[in-house]
Amino acid sequence: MPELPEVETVVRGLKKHIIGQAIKDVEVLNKKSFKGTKPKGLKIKSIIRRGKGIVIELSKDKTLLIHLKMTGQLIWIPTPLRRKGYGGLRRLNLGHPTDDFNREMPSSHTRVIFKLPKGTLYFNDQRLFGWVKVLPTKELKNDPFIKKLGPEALNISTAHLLSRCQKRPQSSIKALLLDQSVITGLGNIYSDEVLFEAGIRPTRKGKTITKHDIEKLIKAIKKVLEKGIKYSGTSIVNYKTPEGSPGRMQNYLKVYSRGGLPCRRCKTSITKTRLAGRGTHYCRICQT
DNA sequence: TGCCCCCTGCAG
DNA sequence: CTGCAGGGGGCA
Repeated sequence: MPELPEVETVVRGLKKHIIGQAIKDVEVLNKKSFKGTKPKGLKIKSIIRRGKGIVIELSKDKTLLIHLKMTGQLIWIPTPLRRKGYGGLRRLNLGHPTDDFNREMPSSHTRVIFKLPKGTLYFNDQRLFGWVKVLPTKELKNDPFIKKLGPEALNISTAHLLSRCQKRPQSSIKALLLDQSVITGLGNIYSDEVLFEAGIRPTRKGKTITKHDIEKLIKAIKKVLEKGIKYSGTSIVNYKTPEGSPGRMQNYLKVYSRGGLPCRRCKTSITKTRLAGRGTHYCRICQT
């Protein structure tokens, strides 16, 4: 599910809700989803995104590393504010977008629950590909996931991307953009969108990519990812912000999931094919 | 460097 | 029923 704009949205949302709190309790509903020792009693110091990963720094030199993979969600349910009066306790957050989730959490897909003083954080993951792990902060840089990451998509240089294309002359540009060691943060949706924006066919080989192409790509990457962040990400099936709302970027996609539909630019039917093991969408006229 | 696989669920 | 789904690790 989540690519850079979705993970960035989740991180920004979590920052608003959980920073500074000490974890009261951790409940693991599925062993596969959680690795390490439960960080009970530790305080949440900072939250950052690294590629599609979420890095939460805790007290006692521990770090919580989370990957949502395809279907992961982090949903924050604030503890209902209560006050005395009218003979009982009363919820004050009526109308909050998480109200639906108040009824649904934990869901059948909830795998880990973090209980905090001000609310509860649910890690949900339908397909069980995602994970939460606790490790000593000094070992973060040696974590196999972190170790493989290349430069951030929003901060990559022309020289780096060009040299990686030249070093993999036979790879398709799409496979290169999906490879997190080449560039970190793009996934299947945004790769297709970026290539459309840059006017480059996903099937083009690395060796055919010129410096001019790279410049177009980098501009397209910034434009598309920033738009994705602006609209709080793309919700196709599972993705939700921590507040439980869907993103809105799905309304602005130009090619992804639009196979057979008219190109928004030239009206030609969008081609859907399979490339680098993933569904791939492009316009045969606008992209060369 | 491309495939299969980890899983669950949904559309066709 | 088969095929496919936003990711990425491990294997030729």
